[in-house]
Amino acid sequence: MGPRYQLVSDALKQAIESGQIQPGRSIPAERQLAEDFGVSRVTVRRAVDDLVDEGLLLRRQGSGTFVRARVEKQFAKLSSFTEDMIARGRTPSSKWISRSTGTVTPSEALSLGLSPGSDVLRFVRARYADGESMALERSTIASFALPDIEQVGDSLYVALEASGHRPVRALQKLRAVLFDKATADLLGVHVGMPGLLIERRGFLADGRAVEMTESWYRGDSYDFVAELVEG
Amino acid sequence: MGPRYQLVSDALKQAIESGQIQPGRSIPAERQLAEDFGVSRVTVRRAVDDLVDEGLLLRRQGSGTFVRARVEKQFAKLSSFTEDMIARGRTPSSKWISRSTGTVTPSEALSLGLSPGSDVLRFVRARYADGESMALERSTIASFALPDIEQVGDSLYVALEASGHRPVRALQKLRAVLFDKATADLLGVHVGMPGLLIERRGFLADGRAVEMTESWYRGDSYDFVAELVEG
DNA sequence: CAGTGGTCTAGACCACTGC
DNA sequence: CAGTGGTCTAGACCACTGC
Repeated sequence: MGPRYQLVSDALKQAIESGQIQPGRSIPAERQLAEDFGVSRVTVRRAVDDLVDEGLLLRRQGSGTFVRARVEKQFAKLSSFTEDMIARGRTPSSKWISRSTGTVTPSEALSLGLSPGSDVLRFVRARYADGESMALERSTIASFALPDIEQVGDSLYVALEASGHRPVRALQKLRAVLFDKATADLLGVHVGMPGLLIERRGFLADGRAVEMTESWYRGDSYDFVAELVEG
Repeated sequence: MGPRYQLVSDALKQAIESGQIQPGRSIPAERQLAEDFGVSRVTVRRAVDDLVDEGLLLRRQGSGTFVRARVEKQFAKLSSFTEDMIARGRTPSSKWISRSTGTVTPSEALSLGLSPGSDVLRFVRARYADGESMALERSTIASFALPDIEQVGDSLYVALEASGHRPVRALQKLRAVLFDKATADLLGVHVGMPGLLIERRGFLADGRAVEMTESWYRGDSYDFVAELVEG
């Protein structure tokens, strides 16, 4: 049995998502919820805090707490290609092009915060959605994060999760490029087609970098969506 | 005088940023801080919560609360082109290409959540950094958000701020495109150059959409950076 | 002025860490 | 087992809203 605020926020969430409380309408007052659920008002606030953070609710002092007119789902989530495609209703697949072990290059060492000479694993693969080529990915993983290269199946993130080193935060940099011949050939597209180059570094909760990935996405078939918040 | 938790979090933040507490070291225990600041432990937790949310501190149950090894600054901030360029140490400038008033198109109405027939303001401008062309921007603003089109100076966001309608949240969609002739000519680049097309909708705190902007960025001179968090 | 969210207290017990 | 963060209570007063 989890904490009580979790029970309260789950119940509220369910009431909102099932449409029992319509967007724009207010949820019961905090004191009322405390009584209804038999918890203190502090616990209710903690539960409501979570839903406000999620963007599901909006507080107005003196007025009430309202179900937010849904803008969009969460887009700034850290998800893998596999999860991303499934969320879009497409069927993802991958083809390994190479997997190898090696020693960090100077730029990888800098990027991953590893000492020179550290071991890394390298993965190159093509990504498909519904059988159509979508992207080429080159990943470098610090070896401490993946004890055995053989245990990596289709999803790198699943393997990282299994070893307890799935990144919880990532920094992405993205720019428009033209595909060069080598990359275009691997994806079966024309040279000179516009593409997105995404450079990503993934970090553990303790701040260590574990993953560095360069992805070349086809510009004609991939949209990148992000939700931004005031800073 | 603001809330007490603010005083506590400001004091902690200052101690961290001034280097009095080194990255990786722990801050005093919550009960100790409560005594030091003469507040309750709940108030201390609220203050620490804020710094944990900011990524400055990391809690470890049973162990302590530690100053985080700084990964990166905040990147998912909602900032205008002007602010963005200044942050990068470049000098932004703009040239108005057109400003006009009109009636929403059906797709704008859908995007901005306006009734058919509503008035909107339209802005087209070229953006420069250090005199070099960077982007072409076409913005559509709901008329309720900007009472007077004449009062818009160089920055649309400054004008929106002045009228109390600056977006606090935005949804961006981004993809790679090739510049068409009209856009390439306005930016002084070659047709067929790769570019980023960013479609943005900006929302007020109450969820209303006020802004819809399409920006064509030169792919060779603009990087888009985003910080993602686990969803 | 009744009702709502915003802040705060003093104290309690639990779960986990690290010796 | 001492110390730490995690959760929770009952109650209080303040600031703001909307009539």
